[in-house]
Amino acid sequence: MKIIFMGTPDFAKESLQKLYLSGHEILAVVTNQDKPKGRGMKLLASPVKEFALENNLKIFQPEKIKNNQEFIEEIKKLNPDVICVVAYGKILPKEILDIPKFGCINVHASLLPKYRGAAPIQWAVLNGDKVTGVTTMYMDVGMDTGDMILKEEVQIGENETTGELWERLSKIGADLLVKTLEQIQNGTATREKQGNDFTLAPMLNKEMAKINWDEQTAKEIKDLVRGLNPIMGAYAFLNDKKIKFWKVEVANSTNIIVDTSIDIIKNGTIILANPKDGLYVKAKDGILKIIEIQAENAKRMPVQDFLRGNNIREFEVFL
RNA sequence: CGCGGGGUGGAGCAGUUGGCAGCUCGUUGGGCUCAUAACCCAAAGGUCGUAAGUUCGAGUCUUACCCCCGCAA
Repeated sequence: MKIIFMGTPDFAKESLQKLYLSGHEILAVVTNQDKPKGRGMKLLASPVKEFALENNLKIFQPEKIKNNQEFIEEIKKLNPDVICVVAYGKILPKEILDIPKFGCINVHASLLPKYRGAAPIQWAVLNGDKVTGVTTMYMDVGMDTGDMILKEEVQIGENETTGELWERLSKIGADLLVKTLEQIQNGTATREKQGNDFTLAPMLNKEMAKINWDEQTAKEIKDLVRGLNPIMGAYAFLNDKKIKFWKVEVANSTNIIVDTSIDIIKNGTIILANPKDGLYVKAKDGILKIIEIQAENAKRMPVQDFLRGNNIREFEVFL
C-alpha cells in the first residue's frame, strides 16, 4: 500500500521500520521538528527522521498542521491509501483524517478504551497493572477515541520498568500495525466501538516524581520508581540533596533485624546503610531496599557503589 | 554562547592554610573454619585528564586545551 507515516520517538521508529521492510511504499514521513536537546541544547532530529534520512524517504516537519493548507495540499497530492500515526505528538484535523481512502490508522500502547492519552505505558506501570497491551484503531477527531481494529495483550513483569515495557510494546505495536494493514488491504479488518468505559493517561507532571513517604505504601513507591524509570526518576531529598531512585524492592521483613522502635520512626528513615548489606529505608507499611540510586550531578549506580563513596549514616531521613 | 558537577590505583570517593598520595570495596597470596559472599594477616596496583606557568616544593594556586556526567527539553 501507499503509506504516509507520522511519528516521532523511537517507539514510532519501530513501526516505520517494520512497514518499510514489509514492502509497503512509504510516500512520505511526517515527524516533529528538530528540537534543542541534550547538553549544549544542540538541535537533534527525531529517531523517525533519522530513519527516514537513512532510507531516503521524503520528510515533512510542519510546525503546525491545523489550518496549514500548504501541508494539507501536499498530503492530498501524494494520494496515500492510508496514513499511519504512531506517537506523532500532534492532533490531526478532520481535513487530514478524511484524505486517505482507508483512513488514518493509529497504534496506541494500551488496551483501549483504557488509558487514552499521551502516557499509557507509564500509567500502566505506575498503577501496578499486571496486563496492558497495544491497540490499533481508525482515528477520529477525538483523543484516542476511534474504532478499534486489533488488540494484543501483554503481561507486565513485576519488576519491569516503563523503559523495558516501552521497548517491548514498540515491537509488538509494529507487528500489530503490519497485521492491521494486511487485513485492511484484503478487506477482513473489523471495526469495534470503544464504548464509554474509558480511563485517561495524561502526560506526567513533575511533582508526581517526588516520593511522599507518609502517603505512599512501599508497593506504591516501588511502582512509582519503576514507572518513572527511565523518564524522570522518582526522587527524595537527603540532607537537602536530591537523590533519585532507579530501582527498589519491597524488602521482606524477615530479611532484616528490626528493633521494636521501628514503628515510631519517621517514614523515610534509613534503618540500615553499609556497602555489604545495602540501603534500607522505612516506608509507611514496610521497608524498602534500594538497589540502584543516583546522587545529584552523578550518574546512576548500584547502591553499594554509592555507599562506598558517600558517608551515609543510619537514622538520616529521606524527605 | 541554556544552567550546573567532575576527571586521584579495577569500582565508588576523601585529600584540610601548597610539604612523604589516603578511605571503603574489589583483586592476588596466606590463615582460621565442617563451611562461607563471614572473619584474620599480607601483597600487588596511581604519569593525581593533557600542556604550560607561579614556587625551594603543586593532587592542591594560575592559564589554555581534551574528555566525562547531571539538570533542562
